[in-house]
Amino acid sequence: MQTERQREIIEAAIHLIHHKGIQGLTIKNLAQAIGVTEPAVYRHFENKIQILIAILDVFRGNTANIFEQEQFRQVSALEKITHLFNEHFSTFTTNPALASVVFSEEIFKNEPLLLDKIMSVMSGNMAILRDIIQEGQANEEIRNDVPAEHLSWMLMGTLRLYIKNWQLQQHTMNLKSEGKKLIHSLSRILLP
Amino acid sequence: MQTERQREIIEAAIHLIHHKGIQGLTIKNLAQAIGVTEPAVYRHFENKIQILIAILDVFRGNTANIFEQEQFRQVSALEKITHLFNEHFSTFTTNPALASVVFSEEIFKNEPLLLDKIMSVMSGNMAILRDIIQEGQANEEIRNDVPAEHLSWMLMGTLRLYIKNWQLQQHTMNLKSEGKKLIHSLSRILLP
DNA sequence: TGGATGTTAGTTAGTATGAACTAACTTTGA
DNA sequence: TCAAAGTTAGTTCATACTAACTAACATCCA
Repeated sequence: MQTERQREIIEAAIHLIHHKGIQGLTIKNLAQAIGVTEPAVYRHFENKIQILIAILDVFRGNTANIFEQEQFRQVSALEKITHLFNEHFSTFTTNPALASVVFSEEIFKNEPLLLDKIMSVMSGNMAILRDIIQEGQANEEIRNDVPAEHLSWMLMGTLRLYIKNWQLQQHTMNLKSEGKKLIHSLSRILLP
Repeated sequence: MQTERQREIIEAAIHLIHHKGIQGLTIKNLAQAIGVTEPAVYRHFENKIQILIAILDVFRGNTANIFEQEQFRQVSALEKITHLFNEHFSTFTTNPALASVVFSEEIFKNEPLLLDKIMSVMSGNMAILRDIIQEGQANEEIRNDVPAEHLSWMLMGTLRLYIKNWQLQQHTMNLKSEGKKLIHSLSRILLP
């Protein structure tokens, strides 16, 4: 279980990455952000890697759950996919800093442990999306002339690039409402 | 114009980023890679940022040109897009290190100058792709029920994620041949 | 109940390492 | 012969992390 301070540190770390990139995530900056001295941080985390691991767990908790929960809802495949996308746009609108971390595998490229973790979350999400598409194809709700695998690359790729662009534009566009239009186009493409 | 040594340094820098991430790009590693001592590097580049700028120029030269050259070929829009994708897969298969740099905006997040540069290349490429799609829509060669803007997000996003995945899998899959199948599915989706 | 003991979360003052970069000198090749 | 390209030996600064200590609080038991 996490203490209040640990949660505070993780939140500050995510914000640091968001605003200054991974190179801005230093223990000094982190300590400053929560208003203590550097060594105090080490009372709450053994080392910096443990902080990054904790960030990844927040990521898993937020993003992966969006996928997992969708999987078992009793609605059509297309509705699942639409809802999935909307949930993502909502989450990132509420917590833009999270998006910076989620789609930046580069951040974790150094530590193999971290890279493994982020890759397993990613491929898990992809598998769920593919299953939903396959289910839709079986119901003749989604086009069958293209492999589910390729459709899931397409959906996930579009989602990621769209969010990355929103980030690079410093959130000037309305991700939720513009996203709705994009989702509309994507579902049209999925139809048989 | 660039000297032989400068080209050698840039190539080594791209390889370092590829293998060790941006944090692996140090003057020390760079010097070691080309077989000289650290200060010798400064005979060829004023500072580290100039090296990163030079890397971005290589990127512009390789990737942006793929887009620009495509624009004016006398073939159908769909053929242009197919060719565009194949060219990318070829380029990155030949020079995998380049892909690491091209799709990692994080690397340049610190220096606003560099971020500006990479963003202008990106949005330029997107604009060209959108124009090609619009041309195809005008010819009734590409579906008209979805805005060209959204189709270009889709294509570019799919391309990027597919290549990123290939990277994360350490190039174990055959990007060129697997890519061909993906392209086939994507062109099917674009049809009216 | 209140002193002894332990714990939590912080401090100041450091270490070791590695980064970018520089000054001053030497080698080398057209 | 002299400029280009290299060297050695440094500087300065930032980083992750540690040692030693302390104030405030919690717990235990005679």
